[in-house]
Amino acid sequence: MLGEISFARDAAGAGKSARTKAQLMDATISVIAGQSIDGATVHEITKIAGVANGTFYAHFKDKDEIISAVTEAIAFEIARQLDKLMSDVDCAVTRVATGTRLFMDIVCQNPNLGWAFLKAYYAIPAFRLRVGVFMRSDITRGIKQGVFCDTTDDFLMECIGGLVASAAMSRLSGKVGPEAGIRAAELQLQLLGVAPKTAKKATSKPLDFN
Amino acid sequence: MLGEISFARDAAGAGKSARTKAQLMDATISVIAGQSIDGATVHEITKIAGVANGTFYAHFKDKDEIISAVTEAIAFEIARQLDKLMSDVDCAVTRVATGTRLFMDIVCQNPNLGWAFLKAYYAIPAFRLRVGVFMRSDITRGIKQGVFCDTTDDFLMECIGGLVASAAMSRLSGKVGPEAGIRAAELQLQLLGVAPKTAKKATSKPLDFN
DNA sequence: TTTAAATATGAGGAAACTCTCATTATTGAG
DNA sequence: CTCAATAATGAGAGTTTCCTCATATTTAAA
Repeated sequence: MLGEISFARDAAGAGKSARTKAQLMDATISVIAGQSIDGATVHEITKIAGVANGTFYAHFKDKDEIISAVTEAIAFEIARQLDKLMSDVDCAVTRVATGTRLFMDIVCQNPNLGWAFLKAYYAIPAFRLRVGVFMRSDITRGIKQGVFCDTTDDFLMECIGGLVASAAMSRLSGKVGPEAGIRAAELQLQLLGVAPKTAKKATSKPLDFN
Repeated sequence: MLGEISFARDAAGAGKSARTKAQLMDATISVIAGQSIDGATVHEITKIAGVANGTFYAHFKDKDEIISAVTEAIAFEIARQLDKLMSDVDCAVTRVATGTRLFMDIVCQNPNLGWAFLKAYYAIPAFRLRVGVFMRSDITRGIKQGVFCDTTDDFLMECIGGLVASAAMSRLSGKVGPEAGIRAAELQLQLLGVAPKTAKKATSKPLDFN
């Protein structure tokens, strides 16, 4: 598992319209990854998707609409994968550690999606907010379980988000190897007030969801 | 001290050419702060600077050149202020704590410069690298003084950078108050392996460089 | 004040971009 | 297979952006 994420593949069995739409969304992710959100032009998107310029407007009202659709889909898809993979984990420390490690693995196995995620994270406040809300659920669980320090507010959430995003960027840039996931998770737990020994233990298990 | 940073004011006594150039650079910072680095158009910059479109090209070869000049100047100016304000501080723990707090104060007192810094930090790898090199000097000092854990490598540097950048962003967005500086500094020291008590003490001193 | 050098101006060319629409091609239900 | 509905095409209109250049204005030294 943790295979390639592709809208086109998901839409393989669907109607023609859905398939073309998925191609356009995959292409948009590639273009955002290679350039920037602002720099993603309709011309470039349709070129990568292999369709004519006018086709774009049969599926999306304008450029803003596809950017919204794509960023929404990225957030949803990653959240869905994490939720699915950790459905049976109750311990908040484990959830945070595993979630961060899985996130790092997912962006690493899907570089385009990973870069697009980061560009969206840095450029779109609403996207950052959405990610923060998702992270918050496990943190809240940890507070209830009494395993995290109690000053875990929005500010700490933003700081942790920034740290993990930077870690993912280092990984995607190839400046750091696979150990980055474990290290990022450890640092995060440290910020949440988890004792080093506990943090070490929570991040040391192999991640084999096969 | 910690007053407004303005190239135009610094160039007040200089020749006409230098003054116009400074106006253009200040305007560019405003536009980047309000839009994005890619979204900063020459038209917008000259409008804010109050000069004609053609005047721009008498001072800068093209748009890339002013972006480079401005980001370079921002990094230099902030580094200069921090160096100046901390010239007599030797203890690495104090330097890191004070540096982060001062940085947060500077971006807060110069919101346009602060936003431009963050946009550059997120969009320009070379800029991030430069900031990392600057941060590194105090961290290296701390390792020599034996007060930081010894796994302070490039990866940790990037993570800390991301954390502080996110903290600054929260502050600039008004989502958190003046206590953000102290909290960001504490979190940073925590990541560097400084004991909570020591960190608390290092960040508790008032910052009165008057 | 005079005047040559230094600056500033803004119209406009060239290219890139977004989006529309009349036309053509494809799809898939009956 | 037929053919109406659906989807795709790409030329081009309208805008925006970058940058140039001939001309006009300002500066400051003599």
